[in-house]
Amino acid sequence: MPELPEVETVRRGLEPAVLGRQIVDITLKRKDLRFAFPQRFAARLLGQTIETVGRRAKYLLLTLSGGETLIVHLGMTGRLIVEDSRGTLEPGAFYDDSLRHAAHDHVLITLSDGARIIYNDVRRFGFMDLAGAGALEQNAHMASLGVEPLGNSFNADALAKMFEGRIAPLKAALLDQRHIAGLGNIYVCEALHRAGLSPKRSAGSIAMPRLAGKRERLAGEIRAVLEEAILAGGSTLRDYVQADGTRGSFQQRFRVYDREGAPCQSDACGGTIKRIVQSGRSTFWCSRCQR
DNA sequence: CTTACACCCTGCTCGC
DNA sequence: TGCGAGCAGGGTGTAA
Repeated sequence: MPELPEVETVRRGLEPAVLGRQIVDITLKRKDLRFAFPQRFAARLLGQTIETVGRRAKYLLLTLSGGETLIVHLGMTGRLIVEDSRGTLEPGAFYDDSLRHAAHDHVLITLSDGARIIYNDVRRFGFMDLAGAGALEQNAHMASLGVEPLGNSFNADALAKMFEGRIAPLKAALLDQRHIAGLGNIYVCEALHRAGLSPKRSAGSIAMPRLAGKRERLAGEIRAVLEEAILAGGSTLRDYVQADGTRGSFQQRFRVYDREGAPCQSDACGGTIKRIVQSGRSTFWCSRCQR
């Protein structure tokens, strides 16, 4: 799925298009995505005005005039397309258009200014939910989320606390949304490489006093790679052409992700990027400079 | 409690 | 050219 930088890019692009608009029509082309839509989903959205467009981890949160919050998760291939009088825009597109076909347009929302918001998702790993007024924290998807990596409470000390005593590989622990919420496979690989840390070492090892420096470095690199990616509009895979602002460009700055066999770019390293599988997912790393 | 793994779904790419 | 295997940025349920 789009990770934190891609979701944040979608949020920023969506905000000016939907803020203050009323939902005047909504069509569900099927009864479920990853999960079934909540009870009376369309009816509850109809007539409401969108008041804020926020983000928590990889979730988009649209607060509505009635007090409810629309929760949208894009899964692996979910995309939000804005069609208005100026044309079609897709902020934060993370795949090129080869995977976008109308057959996978699952939700159509018409706004009071005539704009249409289309939710398209080939694999349907994405989902939507509605949290009642004042009940967002209790929502099952929100309740177990860990710290926001760009927030004030994420730092080296927080890393030490959450990883102390953990035997799981550092890579797996960083991907666990209950600890840090918003990182995904790409940015974990990139942050570990920048920090010079092996994805295979135990998460707990990072909590040792002796590694305070490395821990500090990791916290800083996680923050840095996410901020750089947001500035680049996220990453758009399989698309190295478009430059119209709707496509991210951070994929051009990947140092390890999807670069198996390429030379390591770290200064004077001379290593080669390898691919291994951890918890069923690809890890790209340099065994020479990541320890 | 933790960790590991299968699974959900569709489509593209690669090797034979 | 056709076909099957393997792969894809995620989250959840289950088992050990």
